[in-house]
Amino acid sequence: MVCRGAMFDPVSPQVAFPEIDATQLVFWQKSRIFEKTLEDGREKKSFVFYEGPPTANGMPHPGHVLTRVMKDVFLRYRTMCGYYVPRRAGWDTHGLPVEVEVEKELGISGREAIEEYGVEAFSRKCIDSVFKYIGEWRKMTERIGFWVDFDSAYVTFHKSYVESVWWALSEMFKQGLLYQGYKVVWWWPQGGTALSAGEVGQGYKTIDDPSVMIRFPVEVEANTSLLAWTTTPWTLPSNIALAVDAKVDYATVELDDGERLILAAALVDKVLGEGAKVVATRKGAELVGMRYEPPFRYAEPEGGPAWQVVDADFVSLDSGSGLVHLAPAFGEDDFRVCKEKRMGFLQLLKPDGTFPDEVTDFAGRFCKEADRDIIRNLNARGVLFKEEVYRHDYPFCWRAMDDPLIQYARRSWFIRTTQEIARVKENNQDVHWEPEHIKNGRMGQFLEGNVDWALSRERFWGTPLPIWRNDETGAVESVASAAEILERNPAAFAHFEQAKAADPTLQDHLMVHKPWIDEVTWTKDGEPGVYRRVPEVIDCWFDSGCMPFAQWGFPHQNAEGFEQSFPADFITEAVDQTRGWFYSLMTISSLMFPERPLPHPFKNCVVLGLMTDEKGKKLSKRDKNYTDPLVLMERVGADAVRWALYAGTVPGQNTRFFDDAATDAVREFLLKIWNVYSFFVTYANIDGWGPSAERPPLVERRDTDRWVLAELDATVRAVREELDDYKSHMAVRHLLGFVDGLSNWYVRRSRSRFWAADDSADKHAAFSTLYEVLVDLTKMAAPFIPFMTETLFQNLVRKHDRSAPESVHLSAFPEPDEARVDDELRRTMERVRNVVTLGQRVRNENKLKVRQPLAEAIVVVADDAERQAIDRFSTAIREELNVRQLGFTQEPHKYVEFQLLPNFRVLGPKLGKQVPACKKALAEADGSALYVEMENAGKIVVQLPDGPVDLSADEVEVRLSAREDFAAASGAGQVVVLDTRLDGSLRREGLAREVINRIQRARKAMDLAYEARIEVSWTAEGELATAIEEHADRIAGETLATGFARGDAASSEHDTEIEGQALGLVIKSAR
RNA sequence: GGGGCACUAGCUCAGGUGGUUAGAGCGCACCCCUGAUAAGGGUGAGGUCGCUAGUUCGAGUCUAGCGUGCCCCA
Repeated sequence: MVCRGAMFDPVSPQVAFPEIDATQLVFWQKSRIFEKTLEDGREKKSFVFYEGPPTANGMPHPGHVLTRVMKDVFLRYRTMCGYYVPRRAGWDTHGLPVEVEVEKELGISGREAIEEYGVEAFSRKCIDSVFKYIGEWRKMTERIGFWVDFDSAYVTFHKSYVESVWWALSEMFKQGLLYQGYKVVWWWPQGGTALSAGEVGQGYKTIDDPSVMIRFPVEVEANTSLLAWTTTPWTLPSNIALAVDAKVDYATVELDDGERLILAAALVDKVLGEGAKVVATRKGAELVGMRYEPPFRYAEPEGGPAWQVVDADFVSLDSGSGLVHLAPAFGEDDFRVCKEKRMGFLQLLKPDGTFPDEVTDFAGRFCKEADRDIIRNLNARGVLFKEEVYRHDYPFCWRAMDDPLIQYARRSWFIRTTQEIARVKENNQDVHWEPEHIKNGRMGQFLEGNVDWALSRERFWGTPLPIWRNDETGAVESVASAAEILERNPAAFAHFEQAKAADPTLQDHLMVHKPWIDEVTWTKDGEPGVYRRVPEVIDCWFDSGCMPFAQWGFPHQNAEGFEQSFPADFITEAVDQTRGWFYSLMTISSLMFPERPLPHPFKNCVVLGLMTDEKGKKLSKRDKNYTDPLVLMERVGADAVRWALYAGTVPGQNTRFFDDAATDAVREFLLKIWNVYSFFVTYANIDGWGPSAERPPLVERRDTDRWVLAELDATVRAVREELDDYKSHMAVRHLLGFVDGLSNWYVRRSRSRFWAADDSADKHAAFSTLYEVLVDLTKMAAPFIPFMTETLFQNLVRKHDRSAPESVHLSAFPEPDEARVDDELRRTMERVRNVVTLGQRVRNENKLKVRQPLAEAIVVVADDAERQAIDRFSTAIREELNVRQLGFTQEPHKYVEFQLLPNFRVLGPKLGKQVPACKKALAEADGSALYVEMENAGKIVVQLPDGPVDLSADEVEVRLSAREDFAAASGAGQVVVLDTRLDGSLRREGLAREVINRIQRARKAMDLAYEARIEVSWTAEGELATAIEEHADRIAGETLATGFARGDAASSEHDTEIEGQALGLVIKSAR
């Protein structure tokens, strides 16, 4: 063997993936690889991606890792497919998350405290806090290999961004879609603001609330009370009415002490126990208008009557008493019904959630915390009838999970989404959702139940609502930019300019924020009064939903950038964004761009499930039920974490991720590829084979070479198809299957070709094939495992070809190659591997170890073509099964029973109801005879109740099963029979193999290097001795024994026995 | 209470448009292997596809009802 020097950098089978990661991260950064993927953008088709902006004032979490790698794989894939794929990062910087964080930092809470602290200082604190964890986010993002452009990131508090949002709001205002209304909203008392449906959805917790039944004494019927139910005792002081279902029967029940209670007849047993005495029954309708005495009378209701029974459509008989306490100030349904019935209104709770002074017993107490005392009070007065605990999901503030939300009637600004919802629904129908059920499921249902978007927030750090109201006339104007304000009043920003003069570090972005923007006013000629801004800021979900145009500052600037990146081809986030970002994107876009072709602003949306721990529990910082992603990556490498996530994530399903999954990923995928790679490099270097060596054309290569290339091509096609369809988990399966076949069949079967000493064309074919496969596999896996594949690419490709792309991520994704296609060969190989499997099963079942050679394996084949196909791989089968001959039987009946089954797919439509009869007839007939008939005549006739039917060959399926009296196994339509007879020659060869095995085991025990030479002397008697003598050369050869001789029994060190025959061995290291 | 999703091997999960021997990985049992070896590999056991009806010649797959779990909303 001529050593022509190492062609490739040597590769150790031991690999430290985290070190590879570190190397490639440095390489990518130094060589600006990510930037280079974005060059020549104008010449390429673009693939538009929108990054859902995270809030960087919280630590990233494994769920964020999942969305980031999911984004990355599709973006890298499209890049390699030749698309221009800009990926602009973005940061969500407004709203409650930030304010709450600053409050915590300052140790204050609530609106008043902030005003006391100073809104100006507070806003500046917010800006400082926005990027508190941006470092961690960048670190995590980079470490996991998500390529995204941070330098051009859009930021929602930036002036240009805010002005785009203003534009949107101003357009909506002009179209009459923005209005102020009095509505019951989900209210955050501690924060002093309403939350949107999307925000409320983020904060549900399961809690126990009191569930109480209260007596409401009836005015006209002595000693009689209406029994009503509520889970919010703190709303009782504001009670206005009791609701009944008009169609339901209500019973009057008399208790032992003579007291009478009115409740739903159907619930009497449940509430009062069986055997309660019902004295009267009437329809709910008859109760309507009945007056009662409220449990509390701290204040008189305004605007209408109160304290009487009304009918309502939402009264349920599943729980409670069938009568529901109504407090219109604190319930959406209550509000609606009371308004319809023109009842009065009473709101005995301050916006901060505490009772006002007139509620003398509980003044100053926080509503939910007063529940207990209210119940005690009711009990003391005999008003309470029953108290239970009610477990249900209740919303809390999504950024302060200890703060319960309450329903609270409030004046707020709304977007009239309900008016245009049909447009949004239409848009939704055209989106490709993955999984599909989101479209008409979660998203569709959410749109069905759409309510107007509660937009305003009575807070500080958010996009100010760009609406100015004349303080005398009440006239209202909206603006779309600072420029529009300056047109009205050139000195509008004087206050900000002053502040900036005093402190030049003040960012210009703040001029469009509170409190500076609140100083902006103007007047109009011929109109009395001053235009002053309304105090509210807006829901930060509106900000992020404007991102398709606001990231560009559109329409005030960059119209071109906007047009080129609208709509997005692809977005992905977790399922919680259905009501969040997905909704805000789609709704705002539908309202703003009604003329654009649907769908917009995104065409494909992959919806990921939640990340849970191995028990399916939500990951939570508090429970610490996850390993910090960075720690895990330092242990197993980023590729392992990525692969585990791709392999374990089906869109829409929760992903159970645990550390073992990453370890498995290393073993089942990364290490398999690495081993093949290291094997290839080792022998290529020994042989001096390089990519520039002669590459025999395909037709001159062996079947196995063409087979693995055909498999490669099929995998390329499949992976492309799945990734085009956003099904990463399916692409993963194809890659896994291919790598398994490559490692466990191609390489294993081909090893000897690589260490052959000659310089044959066949060796070149082997090297060429494995090289080509490795290169394409590397490229194909690159989007999934970008780090390791870069290492392979550099060593396999770039090192030899300076004209090759600088990085695997700049190279082209493998294309389907017609020349490699050979489906027949793939099928044949599948049959061949099945023959081997069956043979191995026969051996196992008959306790014939593979070491013992057998004379013959016989394959039962259906026809000559199959025989020839399999015979091509005779050597492989013989070696795998350790048989001297591979035979094919011409007398299948000797070994095999035939059974014919209908081919249901074909016969189903043809025979219809006769199929079962046909199946029965075929089962009962002599299968072998039918088989012969089919062979000879090309068809068979079966008698069915409705008459005879001809069946052609393709209308039946032949099933073979091995006859019991042979060592045989059948499966997948094939049968393999082994000749189990052993003659002396086979026995002796088997014994010799045992001897080899014993010596090898001894070598291992002696810890010898595998190329170390040894000297062996052995002692044995009888047949074993004969066997050793007969096969001495082979034994010596395979065990690298330079000396191999019969020796002295006394000094044996490795006494052992083979099938009861003693074997003594003395093994010495040879010099 | 309404909506969505899930329920397939001991565990984690795959299973376009219905076609009769339901798959993988892990785990387990037995076994093999010194030239990819602190690795690797083979074979096997294990499933009434949550339950009950229905549609159909045929249902893991379609329909309805029920049960359990998770998510979303009241």
